[in-house]
Amino acid sequence: MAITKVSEFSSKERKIAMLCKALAHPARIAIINFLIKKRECFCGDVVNELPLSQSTVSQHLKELKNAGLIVGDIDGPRVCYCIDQQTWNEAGAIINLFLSQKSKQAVKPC
Amino acid sequence: MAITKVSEFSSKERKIAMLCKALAHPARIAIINFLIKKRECFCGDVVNELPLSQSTVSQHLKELKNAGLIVGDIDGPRVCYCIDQQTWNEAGAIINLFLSQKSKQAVKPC
DNA sequence: AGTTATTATCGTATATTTGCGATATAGGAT
DNA sequence: ATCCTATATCGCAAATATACGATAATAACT
Repeated sequence: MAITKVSEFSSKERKIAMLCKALAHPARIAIINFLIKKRECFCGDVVNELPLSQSTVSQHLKELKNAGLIVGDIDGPRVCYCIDQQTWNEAGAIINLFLSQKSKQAVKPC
Repeated sequence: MAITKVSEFSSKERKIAMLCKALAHPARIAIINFLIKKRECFCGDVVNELPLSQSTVSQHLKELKNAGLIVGDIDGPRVCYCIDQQTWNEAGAIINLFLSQKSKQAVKPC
C-alpha cells in the first residue's frame, strides 16, 4: 500500500502542496532567507551558515531547485545560487491566494 | 543518523516550516478548501469528498488539527470540523510575510 | 443491554525524507 | 599531467509520512 494517491487531486491542489513541501523544512527556510539577504551566494557559503554537512545542504538546495524556487549558476569550480524571482513571485501569489481565502465564521466555535 | 536537526534552527524558521509541512499534501489542501467552501462539516463529509479511506482522512485531519489550522467540535456521535480562523489568519500572515520578501535582483541570471 | 452510526486509533506495509561519509566530477591552478 | 577546491551524487541507516483494514471508543436510539 501507500501508493501515493497524489495524482487523484487537482493540479492546483498538487501545485500548492508541492510548493509547501519544498518549504517544509527549517533548513530550506533558512537557505531561502540567507539567499534573500545575500542576494546570491555559493553553495559553500550556505554550508558555513547551516549546522549541516555539505552533502545534506546540497540535497536541500537540489529540492529547492527542483521546485523552481532557486537557480544555480555554474561559476568556475563553484555554483552560485540565487532566488528565481519569477517562480518565487508566482509561488507567493499562488500560496497567498490560497491562504487569504476566508471561510464564513462558523456558528459556534465550529 | 538522520536524527532530525530541526532544533538547531530558529523558532521562526521552524514555525514557517511546520505550517508549510501541514500544507504539504494535496489531500490536506483539498480538505482546507472543502472546509472553507462548506464553512463546517463532519469528518464523514470529507471522507465522501476525497478518494481516501476513512482512517487516512482521519489522519490528515489530525495533522491539520495538530498544526492548529482546524478545530474539531464533538457533536453527538460525529465531529464537526472547521477552520480555526485565528490560527489560519496568523499562518497566512506569517507565511505571506516570508513569501513576500524580495531579494535584490542578482547581476546575471544569478 | 443491544444495535447502529461515526470517528479515532492500532498495527502494518511501503514510500519518502533526512542526514552523513565516501566517492565521483568538474574547473582552476601549478 | 597533477593537485586542489567546490559541488554533486551514491550508498546506506534511521526517521517520518502515507495508506489501509481491523478494531476500539463514543454517542444516540431501541
